[in-house]
Amino acid sequence: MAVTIYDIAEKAGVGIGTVSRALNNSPHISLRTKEKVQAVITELGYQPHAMARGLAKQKTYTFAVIVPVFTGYFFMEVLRGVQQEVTKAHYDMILYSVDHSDKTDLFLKKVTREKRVDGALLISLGISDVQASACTRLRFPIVLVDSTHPSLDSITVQNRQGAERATSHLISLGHTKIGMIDAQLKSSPAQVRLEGYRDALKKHGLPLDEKYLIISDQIAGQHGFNRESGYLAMKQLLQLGSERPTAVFVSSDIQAAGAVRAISEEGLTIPEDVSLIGFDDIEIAEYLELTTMRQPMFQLGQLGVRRLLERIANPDLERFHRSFDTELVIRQSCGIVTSTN
Amino acid sequence: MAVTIYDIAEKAGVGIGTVSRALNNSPHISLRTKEKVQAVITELGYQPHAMARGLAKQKTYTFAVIVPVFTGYFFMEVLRGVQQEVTKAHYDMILYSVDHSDKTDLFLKKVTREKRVDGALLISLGISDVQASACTRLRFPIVLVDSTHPSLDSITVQNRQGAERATSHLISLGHTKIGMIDAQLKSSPAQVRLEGYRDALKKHGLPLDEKYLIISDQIAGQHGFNRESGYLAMKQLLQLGSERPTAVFVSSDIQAAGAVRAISEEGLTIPEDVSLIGFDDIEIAEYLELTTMRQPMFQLGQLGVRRLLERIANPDLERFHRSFDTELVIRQSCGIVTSTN
DNA sequence: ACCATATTTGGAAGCCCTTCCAAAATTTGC
DNA sequence: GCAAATTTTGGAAGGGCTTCCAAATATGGT
Repeated sequence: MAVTIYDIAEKAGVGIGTVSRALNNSPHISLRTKEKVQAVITELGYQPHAMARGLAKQKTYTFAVIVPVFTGYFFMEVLRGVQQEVTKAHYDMILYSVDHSDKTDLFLKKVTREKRVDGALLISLGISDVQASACTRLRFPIVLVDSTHPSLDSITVQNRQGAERATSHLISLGHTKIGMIDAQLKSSPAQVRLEGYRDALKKHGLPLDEKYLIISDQIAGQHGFNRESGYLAMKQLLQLGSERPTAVFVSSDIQAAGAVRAISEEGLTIPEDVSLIGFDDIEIAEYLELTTMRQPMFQLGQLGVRRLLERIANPDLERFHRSFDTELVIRQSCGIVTSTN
Repeated sequence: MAVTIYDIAEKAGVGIGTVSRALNNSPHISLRTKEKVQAVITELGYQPHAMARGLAKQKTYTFAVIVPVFTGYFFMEVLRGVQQEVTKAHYDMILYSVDHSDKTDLFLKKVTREKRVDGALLISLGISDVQASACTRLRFPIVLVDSTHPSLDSITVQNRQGAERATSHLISLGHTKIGMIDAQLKSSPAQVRLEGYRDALKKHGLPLDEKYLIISDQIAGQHGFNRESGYLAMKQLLQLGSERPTAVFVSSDIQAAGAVRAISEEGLTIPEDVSLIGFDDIEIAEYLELTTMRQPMFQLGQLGVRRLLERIANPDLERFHRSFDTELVIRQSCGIVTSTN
């Protein structure tokens, strides 16, 4: 058996309550005994039993981070931000990865009842109204990152405005035949970015040509935010021949990576034949010389944790919503339309 | 208060022991009562309290995964493999990230005493002899991935052989002035890859020229496996002017990415002016057309978890060591030396 | 020196489960 | 139909901690 609070109490010649007080640096203990107890604690290499403490305190100093199967730089960056704050706050994080977005609710149901965690951070995953209200009813602290729900805290990116600016950027370079490659609309960022694309076209009096809008196929519940689907979508766009768009706004850099490949396979060049603008600014965007809209991924994770900790500390906080600006990062993938076009 | 086992017992008209038996599908319960109890459980939406269960059972169905601050595709891939198996096994994973490799022992010390987890997976992190023997003494299940210790289970990659093959590949293309960019030697893969490099030179009767061997600077406790350090190292190599190596083996793709930049900044081209071979086969290697040694990252994670679960189930297992082969992935970054060279 | 306050202390009760033992219910054998 | 063997059941004890209350000790005022 490992060393317990009773061993410490006995060896230090105090009661177990006193040991507990020394441990939790309670104000109701004299400095002298506290130091005496702490000496014994280090001597025996004692460490409180996390489960016992969690049970007694009804608090686990742990929270759940629920992410879609994390493939991709985006989640990695968000998680880095999460990690940094988690460590700072001396919390632990349990990582759950959801292989199909429909299962999000199941995970949440488990997590909210099991009392293994003090709260949850939901990343890029939607939540049903039923679960959302269950969370508020149970006063279970939860923060959405890169996703929203009217009745919950959320931290997002200005997807609509970002998409609008991306598209407008292409327009400002003289493009009029502007395509969009989007992911499945059941993904909220995909949905909202499409709106931004529409906004921009409308604002500049350009028609929305349905054949220029390609929705990536869903692969393995992943909403199409992947290279393969971007590749396929771009192939489709290029089949339009001379009718093809001169510029394309792609809803994620990873899809744009696939698009780049499709374009070069057709013997075309970027940006001469087709301009490309992405979204995210992931690592490979730099290699691809891809112009893109940068999302503050690290900060999303960071702020998510901070907010969650605040809400854990005080569950009665006002609803909170923060939306980060995106930033246009100009590289080499967008060209100006010359009169010869 | 949430619904407990007592609520279930009362509503089902049975004792608490019976509810527990229904929950853990014990053989000592009749089918009839079991179903009756389960009906009540679903009706009330009961979920066992994880902490209480953990305390009573002395088993948490959770383990720790300890990684260096995970920046980079390598860890992401390993983690994906880990996740997949963890989910399959209905375990939870707590992710700890160590910002400085010296702190590994601290984390382990905490984790082994706290009883929050049933075991730990250590990824790309070394362990001291003291901690290693503490783990065996406490019979704490632990598996090392991408790192080794004589007295613990480990899963690695044949770094030495891989590095030897990478270097030999360059030699077979006719190169004789072959440099190496390595990370800090306190990182075991870095150390071992250097040995492989030496093996290859020796085998082919080539001299080891110290000026061709650059050890990346350590940045933020990260052993130099990053782009910046690769960039700097390559700059240094290129300053040798006409004396510069015609080919370089870089100990990781991410460093190679930095090296690529350094080379192009000098107005040189790959592979005409300098050939490059990396290690890992991370995502951007494809974009860089980088020839490299592929590591089975996903499988490392997968097998790590499997082994850990086996050891948790049976702590008396024989020591285990598995080393994966690397695979040469040939792309465009290595050229043949022509007679004009 | 003595009482009133304030501080510190010990340990019982409780957090929610599992496990074990003894008791109750059921089945089996004849 | 009855005793013996077997299966099923209830619930006390225990896992390691925190918290609370009452008791003990210390402090201060006069």
